[in-house]
Amino acid sequence: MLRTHAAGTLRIEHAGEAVTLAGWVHRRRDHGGLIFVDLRDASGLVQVVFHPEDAPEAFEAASEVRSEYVLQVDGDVVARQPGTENPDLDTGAVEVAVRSAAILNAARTPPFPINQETNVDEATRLRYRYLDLRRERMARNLVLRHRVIAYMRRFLNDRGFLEVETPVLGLATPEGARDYLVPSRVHPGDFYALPQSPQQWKQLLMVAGVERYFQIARCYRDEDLRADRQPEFTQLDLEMSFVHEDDILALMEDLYAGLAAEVAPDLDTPSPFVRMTYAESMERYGSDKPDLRFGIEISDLTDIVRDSEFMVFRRAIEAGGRVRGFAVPGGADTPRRGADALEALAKESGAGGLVWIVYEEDGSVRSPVARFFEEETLAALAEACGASNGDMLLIVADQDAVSSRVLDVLMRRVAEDRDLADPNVLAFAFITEFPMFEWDAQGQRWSAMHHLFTAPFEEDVERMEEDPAAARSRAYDLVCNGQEIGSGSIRIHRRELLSRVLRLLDLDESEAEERFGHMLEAFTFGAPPHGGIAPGLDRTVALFAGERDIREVIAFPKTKSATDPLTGAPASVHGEQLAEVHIALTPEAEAAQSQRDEGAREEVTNDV
RNA sequence: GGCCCCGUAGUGUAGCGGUCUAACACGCCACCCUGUCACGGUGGAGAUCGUCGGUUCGAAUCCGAUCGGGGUCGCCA
Repeated sequence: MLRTHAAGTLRIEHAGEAVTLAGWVHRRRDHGGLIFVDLRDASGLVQVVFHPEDAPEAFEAASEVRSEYVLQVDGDVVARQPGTENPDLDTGAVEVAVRSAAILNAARTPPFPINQETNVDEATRLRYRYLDLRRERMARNLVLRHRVIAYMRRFLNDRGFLEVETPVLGLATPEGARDYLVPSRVHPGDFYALPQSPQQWKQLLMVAGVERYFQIARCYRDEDLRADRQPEFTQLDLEMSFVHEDDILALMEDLYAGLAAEVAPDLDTPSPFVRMTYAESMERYGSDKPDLRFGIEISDLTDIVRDSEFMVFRRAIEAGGRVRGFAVPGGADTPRRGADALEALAKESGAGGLVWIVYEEDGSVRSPVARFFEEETLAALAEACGASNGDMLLIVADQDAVSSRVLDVLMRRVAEDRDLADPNVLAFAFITEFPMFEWDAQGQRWSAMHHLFTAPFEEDVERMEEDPAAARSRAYDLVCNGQEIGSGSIRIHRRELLSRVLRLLDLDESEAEERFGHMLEAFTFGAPPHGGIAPGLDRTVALFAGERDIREVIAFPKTKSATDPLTGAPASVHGEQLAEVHIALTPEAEAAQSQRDEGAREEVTNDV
C-alpha cells in the first residue's frame, strides 16, 4: 500500500506515530512560511502541515500542489497546539507534521468545486460524474447505498433466502412498459428484450423449488424519465413459496424497520407499519400512496349537505357522486388569491369546481357558498372534517374516482405549501387488496392493475368475469411518505386460473400460448403457491438519504433524455456493426443522425 | 409527444432595448504572509451573453427556430 493509515481515521491516540498517507488535496492554505493542506481520501480528511525548516523539499512540493492533486506524505501524527484544534473535523485534534512528500499526480482545475456543496448544472455534473462523486454528498450517498444493499443481503441470507441471478437478455412482452430491445446476430430479425423486472424468472424459480429467492436486480424500462424514474433502475426482487400476504408484509416490515434503525437512526420510523386496504386508502386519502405525515384525512360530507340549497352538491349526489373534503389546518390565512389557485388546480385535475370554506379565528365564516348553508350545516361540516376556527375546508362533489384524485392533488399541494410533512419522519404503510383490473380506455379493454400473475381473492374469482371492476386482487404496496416504494402480490399458481385471467384480458388462446406458454406450461408441473414483492432500491436509498431525486443515489445515472453525457451514449454505430445484427436505419433516423452529428462537430470546433 | 422554466467568465448568479468598453461572489494566476482550517492582503487574467435567423438606427436584453438541462401531463408500477 502507498499508505499506512486512512486520513479520516487519525485520532489523538495516534499522536506520536509515524504515518504515510495518500490522497487528494482538498484545500491548501499557504501562509508563506507555512503551508496547510487538507488531505482527503475515502475515509475523510486530515490537516497536514509543511514546515520549511523541518522539511524543505516537502515544503517545496507543497508550494506546487493545487486542489485535487494526488499527494503522498510521510510524517508524524502530532497533537495540535492548544487553541488550534478544529472541533468541526473528526480528525481535528491532530495534524500530520510532514517529513517528506511526493506528488503522485497533478490535476487540472476541476470544472466545479469538489470541496464545496454548490449547485452545479445537471449536465456538467454528469459529464464529470467521477468528480461529482468525489464530493461529500455523493460520496456519502454511495456509501449509504452500499450499506443498504449489504444490510438487505445479510438480512435475507439470515432468513434462508437464496440469491439467484436471472438473464438480462430475455423475451419481449407487449404488456406493461416499453421494452429495450437487443438485436440478435445469430437469428436475423429477432430481438431480445432487457427485463422490466425478473418477474417471470422468479416465479419459475418457485416452480424450481427454490422457495426463497432474492436478487438485487437491474431493470429496464424505455419510458420517459422523472425524478423517481430512470431507464435502468434497481429492485430488491424477492419471492417466497407457501406464503400468505402477511408473511411477505411481516418480512418487509422487519427489513425496512431494521434498515431504518441501521442506516437512518435519526429518522423517526413509527412501527408497526400502518396497514389499510386500497379501498380504505382511497376513501381516507384519495390515493393509493398516502403521505401519513400530513395528518389530514378526507371525510364524507354527503349526508350533511344532501338537502342543502346548493345545487352543485345536489346534482352531484343525484348523479351518484358524493361530497367529500378535508380540513387544512391553519388554512384560514389563505387569501382569496390562494383559494382561487387551489380551485384552478382542482379543475386541472378534473373537478368541476372547488368549494372552500374558511372558519375565521373569530368564529365567522368566509366562503363564496356560505349563503347556501344554514349555520348548523356549516358547523356540521367543520365538525365532520375535524376543523376548528382558523382552519379551511376544501370540498369536492363528484364521482369518487374524480374526487379522490382531486383531493389527493389538493392535499399534496397544501401540505407542500404549509410544510406539513415532517422531513424527519418515515411513515411507512402497506396498502392491500388492490383492484384486480383497471379499464384501459385507450385500448377499450380490461388490463391487469398489478400484473398478469396476480391472484384474485378466492371469493372474488367468480365475480371476476361478471364485474371485473369489483374483483380484488391479493396485491399490496409498500408506501412511505406519499411514495410507492415497492409492490407485490400473491401469484396465481394454477394454470386454469391463469387461463381465465388471460381470457378476461382479451388474450386469445393462441396469443396467450405464444407469449406466456412457457409460464402456463410450468404451472402444470406442480407450481407451489407463492408470492413476492419488489421494492425499488433507488427509491429506498433516496428515502434514507433524504434525497428527492434517485439520480443522487445512482453512481452513473442518465439525463432526462436518457443520455449519458460522460460517455456520450447512446450513439451511432458503424454500418458493419449494424449489418451484423441485420438492422437498417430508416431515412428519418439517418437524417436525424446526421443532423446530430453536425451539431456535435460544431460543438467540438467551439471547444477548440 | 403536449405544456412550463432555465441556458451570461471554470462554478453560482446579477444585468432584461442604447449608459454593457457586461457586474458580483467563489475559483484561477502572480506576488506578500510561520498556525490557518470557507486563512488573510495586493494585483491580474478570464465570458461577445447555447446556436442560427429575424425585428430595430441599435439586441445579452424583443420575436422565431433549433440544441442542451430541468419540471410537469401523457407514458410508466
